[in-house]
Amino acid sequence: MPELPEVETTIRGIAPHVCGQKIKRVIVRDSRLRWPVAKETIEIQGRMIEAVSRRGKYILMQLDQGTLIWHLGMSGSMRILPVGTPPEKHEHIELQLCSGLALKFRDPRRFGALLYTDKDPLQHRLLSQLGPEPLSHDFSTDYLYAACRNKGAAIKSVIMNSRIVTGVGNIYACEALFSAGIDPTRKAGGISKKRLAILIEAIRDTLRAAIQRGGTTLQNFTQVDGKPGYFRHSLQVYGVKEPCGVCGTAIRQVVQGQRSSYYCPKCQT
DNA sequence: AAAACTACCTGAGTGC
DNA sequence: TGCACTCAGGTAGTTT
Repeated sequence: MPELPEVETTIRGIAPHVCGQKIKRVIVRDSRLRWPVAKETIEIQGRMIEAVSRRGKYILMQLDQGTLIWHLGMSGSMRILPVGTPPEKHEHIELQLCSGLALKFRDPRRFGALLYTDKDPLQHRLLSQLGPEPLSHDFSTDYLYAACRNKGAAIKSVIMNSRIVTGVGNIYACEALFSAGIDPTRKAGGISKKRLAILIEAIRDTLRAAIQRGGTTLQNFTQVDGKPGYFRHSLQVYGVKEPCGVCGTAIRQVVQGQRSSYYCPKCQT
């Protein structure tokens, strides 16, 4: 589920409730996430949550001492509910705050993660290799053009490569390539600088629009208040069974790198 | 070095 | 109803 817009939606939702709050109690109902939740990770009772931010798809929760690093994996979501609200199925972690509210982490597939570091979280080995943020100026035409040079890989796998640009997952890669009119299977190395500039703007526009609508809910994702993300209704190719809304050609589904790509064979070349 | 593939999980949906 | 099967938003780690 969660790509950059869903993670951004999540941090915007939790930040007002957790920033400035002291952690009263930590409950780990199931520590078997992508990596086992370490004991030191949950020994944070009494600490203050000072800030919540995002790097790629990682959520950084800065404490008065140390940082929690969360990842939502494929099926993770967070909610804010009163302490005492009965846990839902797959609700593995709960941070009870002094305000009487609790941050609840639910993740049916358990591909998510919760880590702790007392060093600079951006230097953590999981984050240090990440490419630029797609909404930042560092993700420029010159940068992407250089990254694509001499690459035989398909453009879709390039923009989904977190070392090249972080936060773009399967849905938004498909959607941005549709908006840019680029065939997802096209070799990255052969695409002109001009078209890459269009692709960068398409990625930014797609991500911004999705953030505005609270992300995309296919199955599990919810905003912090429990509502789904509404960008699903704006999807133009991902999972779309109907003909292309622009030209009427049937949307094609192909498998690239074990992932489904959806595209319009007429609009995308 | 880069590309291809595996593994980690649960649940929804499909076809018989 | 139920069983067997496929597929799903991510990504680290291994193999080719």
